[in-house]
Amino acid sequence: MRNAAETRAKLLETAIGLIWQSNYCSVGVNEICKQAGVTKGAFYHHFETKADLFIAASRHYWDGMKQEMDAIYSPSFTPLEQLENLIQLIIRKQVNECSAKDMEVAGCPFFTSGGQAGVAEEKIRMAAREMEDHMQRYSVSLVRNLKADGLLKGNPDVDQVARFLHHYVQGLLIYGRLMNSLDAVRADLREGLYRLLDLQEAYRIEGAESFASTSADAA
Amino acid sequence: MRNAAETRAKLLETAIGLIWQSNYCSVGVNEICKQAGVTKGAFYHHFETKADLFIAASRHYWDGMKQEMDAIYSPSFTPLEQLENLIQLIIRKQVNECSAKDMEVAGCPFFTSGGQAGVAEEKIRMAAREMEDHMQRYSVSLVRNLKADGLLKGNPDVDQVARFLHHYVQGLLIYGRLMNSLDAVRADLREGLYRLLDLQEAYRIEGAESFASTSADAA
DNA sequence: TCTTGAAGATACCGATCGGTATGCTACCTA
DNA sequence: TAGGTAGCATACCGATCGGTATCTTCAAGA
Repeated sequence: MRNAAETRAKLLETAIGLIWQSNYCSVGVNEICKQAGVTKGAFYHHFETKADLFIAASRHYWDGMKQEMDAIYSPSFTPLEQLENLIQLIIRKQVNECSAKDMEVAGCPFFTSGGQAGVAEEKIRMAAREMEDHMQRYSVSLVRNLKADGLLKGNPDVDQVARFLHHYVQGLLIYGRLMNSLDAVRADLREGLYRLLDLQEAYRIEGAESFASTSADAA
Repeated sequence: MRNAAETRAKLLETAIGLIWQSNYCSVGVNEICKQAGVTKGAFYHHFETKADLFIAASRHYWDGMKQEMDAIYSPSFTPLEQLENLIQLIIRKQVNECSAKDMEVAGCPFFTSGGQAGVAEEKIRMAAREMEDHMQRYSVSLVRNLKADGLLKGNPDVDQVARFLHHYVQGLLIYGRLMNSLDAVRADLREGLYRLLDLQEAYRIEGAESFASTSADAA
């Protein structure tokens, strides 16, 4: 009767790691168990099915994500700083999660797995929707704050613009993963967000030189 | 020795259809053969591996796509009409491909499969990149035309803006698939593209009422 | 007409899939 | 101290996975 919570956590985090590297259906239960150093009996003691593990893992993933989101969206930051924090977080996330693997960009594994799930895998889609809902709330908050401070042109629908941001970031990350290039993400992230927000020009930071320090293509 | 080309085409199109419904790794060779009415011997006579089928299928899919793209980007259209054609095509594609299945949005199956492919499945990623390259050329053409006619504000980098569009559309389609709602796509597609293009206000068409005729939320 | 090889059919391969049945073991409670 | 049970281990299940070996069929070229 060794620590059950620890076993469970190990399974969740291993699953998250493996799914980051590929996707839901490519990752087998056996592989998860093996890498987590847990037997199959233990696995099915903690989770009824593979799909249930996925749901639990996505929630576990969100728990960690939520802390980071709360931090970058802290009211102690100005809306503009919050936006900047978001940009940095997106990049940083990729660096952290992909370290030591031969990939540079991963994207959100649960969102993309959910987006690709077939009609038969309703559970998977629902878990992804759950995460989507959470993210959307934070995006709305950001956009609302930016708007309230008069940083956005016109009179935008905050919910819609928040969705814009999310759609764009997901698409960009998939592209970055496809190209296996974090620089590709860096090159387009900031400007794309600015445009979708329709941020007042005065508040825009030019280019991506600030963190694309390794690339020497600053002709 | 019945028609080899026909058998091959049947396999390709069946594969495309099945992958649309789910994704690369969920679709088995057996399932493809069964639904195509072709035996496994025939399958492996035409394709060396499952991955090779995927590559061939993605090219076959592009062949059809290319025709539609050529049509909507015909020089007989003004740049603004080309943009409008693109918007309509994206919506129309979903309607066509998803008909009779209990899903409303599919997204590009090859792009998303490639974006989710693990490091081990290099072939899959490459096929998706190939498609990405094709699409990008068309997007660049659109943006260049819009810019040349002075429809875009500022002095945008056409290649970058073309990427913006593609990232956004892919993200939006995955979202639409997740929510299983074509209306969700309709609601955000136009405005998002406008913003990313930074299209002059005078040339924007308001809202999505033009084709979201079924939804009666026009308060 | 006879040969050759493309096209396809059938049966099978080992490996792996998600999942289960049945134990054992350690701890907690009565 | 005697169950009882949470936590886990082992062995196994049928199904399916991608892929192969071998056979037949049939049409075109010499």
